[in-house]
Amino acid sequence: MSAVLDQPATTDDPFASLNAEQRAAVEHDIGAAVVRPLLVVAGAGSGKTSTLAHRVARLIQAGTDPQRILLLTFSRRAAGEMGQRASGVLQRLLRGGGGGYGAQTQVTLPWSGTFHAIGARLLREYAGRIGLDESFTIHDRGDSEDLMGLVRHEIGLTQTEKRFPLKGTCLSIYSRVVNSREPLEAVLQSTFPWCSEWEGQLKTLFGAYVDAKQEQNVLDYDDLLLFWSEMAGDPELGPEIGARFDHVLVDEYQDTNRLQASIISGMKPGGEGVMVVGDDAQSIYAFRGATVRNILDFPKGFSRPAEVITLERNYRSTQPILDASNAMIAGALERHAKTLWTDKASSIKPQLVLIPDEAEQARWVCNRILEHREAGIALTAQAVLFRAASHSAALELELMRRNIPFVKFGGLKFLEAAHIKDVLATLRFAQNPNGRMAGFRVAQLIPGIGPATATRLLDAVGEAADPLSAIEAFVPPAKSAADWEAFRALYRRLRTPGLRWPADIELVKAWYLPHLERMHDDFHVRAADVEQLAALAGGHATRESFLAEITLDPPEATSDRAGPPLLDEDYLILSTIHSSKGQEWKSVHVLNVVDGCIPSDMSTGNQDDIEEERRLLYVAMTRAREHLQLVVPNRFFIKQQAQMGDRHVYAARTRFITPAMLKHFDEHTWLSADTQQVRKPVPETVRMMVRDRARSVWK
DNA sequence: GTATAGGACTTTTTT
DNA sequence: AGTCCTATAC
Repeated sequence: MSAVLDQPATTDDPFASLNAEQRAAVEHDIGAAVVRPLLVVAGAGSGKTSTLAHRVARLIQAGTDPQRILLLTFSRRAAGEMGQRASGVLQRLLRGGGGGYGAQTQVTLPWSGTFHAIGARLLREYAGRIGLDESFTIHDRGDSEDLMGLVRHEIGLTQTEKRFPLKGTCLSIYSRVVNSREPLEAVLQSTFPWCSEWEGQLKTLFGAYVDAKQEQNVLDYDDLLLFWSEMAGDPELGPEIGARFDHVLVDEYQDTNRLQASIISGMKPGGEGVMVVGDDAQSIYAFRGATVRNILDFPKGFSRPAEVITLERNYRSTQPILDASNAMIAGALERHAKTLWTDKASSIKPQLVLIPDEAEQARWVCNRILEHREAGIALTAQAVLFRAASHSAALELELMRRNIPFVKFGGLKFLEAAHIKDVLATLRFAQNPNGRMAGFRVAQLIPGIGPATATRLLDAVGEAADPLSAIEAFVPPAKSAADWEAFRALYRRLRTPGLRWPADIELVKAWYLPHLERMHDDFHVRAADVEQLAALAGGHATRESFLAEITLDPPEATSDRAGPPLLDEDYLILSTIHSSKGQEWKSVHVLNVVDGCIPSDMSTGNQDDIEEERRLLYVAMTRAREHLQLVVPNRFFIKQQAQMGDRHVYAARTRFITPAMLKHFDEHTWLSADTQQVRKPVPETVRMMVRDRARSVWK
């Protein structure tokens, strides 16, 4: 929610609240015969979302059909918000008598969504013309990894003298090559140097992986962009698709990769009607191929020259918070220079709090959050941000102990749970019998059927002209006969034409729950998740759209108390910094602001990685409106090596906050009463032995 | 062929 | 703490 709309409107003209730069962006080439490409460099909190929403409203007011606006956002949440806010602007216009676009005020933008979601839609629509079977299913990250693992095994890369990279690593490399459009060799050298020796084998593997996807009529995330890009680059299809849209608006452009840029330029080689918005200082997705070069090079990317507008006025944070953030990001090597300013003065500096360890950090943060709430800041106006999802573990325990409700964004995903994958795989197998990963998983749910029998089944399905009859004809091992029969009956019904979604999911549930009970002790917890999935299913029109949308747009919040009634409650937000993008809170805590967490130990390999970590901290700091607390635990625990037990590391304040910047912070140290009295310094080795002994009692 | 037990190894962020 | 892989018993 940007402050632009919070300002009291002096008139009913919603555009009156815009500042000069925002207005220039909104009015850019309105009424001109050709709309030139436009880059809006929008600093953190500069009213970027609001500007885009006003632009959309202005375009519609000026007569553009909403159907002819393509709005590419980073998440569906962002897409929904944009539509809503554009509607709000239009309603105010109507009240103010500034109509002229008809009586319609509720705008729905049918073509707004993520690159991946829009890609999936277009590919489904154009499938016939690009040699694709329109019933394709989409692999999520897990499916893609599993397929990569399977292919890796099939071509004999498991049995190598030295260990071949794991399937997840292979997929990362593959994905990086596709998204960055760089040769494999370059990607290996820059990002995966320890895999360089396998270049030849990786090439073979990736070739086989692509073949496997095509045989099975499945697409992975990268294909959605890659195929779209291919279409956009085709001399006939590219212009045809481009001509469907008068305006192409892209949000968070700093986090797009070269493949995505090629989609835009393929559809609009001259850049007509292309408007992108972003902030190079907030680019934090290089690990998946995003490049700051997209935004830095945008002005020269089209045959027509682009206009550039910079938004530097910040409506979100107080001046002390901006001072600290500006000072921190000023250390960055390459950036589009800009300095945010605001007229929100405040005497409250950001806090830099030194704390003995993570447990104390959790307590201090809880105390502080409750203090804030006492002072009238609702929990939903407060957030705790961290670099990695696991960093909030100690805090979550403390929050539960104190009955402070919270919702966590990022990290563990619903879709990664085995039982959810089972149900989705069953539905996917019904949707696309050639999808082997789904079939492979489902078949092995049946007792007595393992990898070998499952492979035999899928081979039979793959070779048969009619997959359904191959399944009917399949003879399983004798001991599996009864369970197989039950599955066959289910499959038959799922393939029956005229079955009305979401009836499918009820059928699958009835078949699956007994298996779930057989396989897992914590049946009830898992069954509840399945119920939740079933509830989600009701919100979608068809099986196909449900499957596509759940993989492209999985539920992102996880919480023990998650559920529908949440909306009325007051709850705290916990989020990875990545998932906090585009949001803001009155008070923000950032955990583990130490070297090793920010920058992450994993990302200190080269200068580019470190620079990205700096921007990550910048994103975290600029989420705050009034109160910003950076917490620096003196040591934190690493729970990894089983042999050594948990080990702790003494950590120093992050390198991004240099001594010269300390003047922008209120620095203080906190020791709880407990710490001072109870915690005597004990040599670490002794503590570890005690823990080991305690453990050995149960061995 | 399938199910299970034990050993080696791992690192994060997400469409 | 969890995944991946191999070895072994049914």
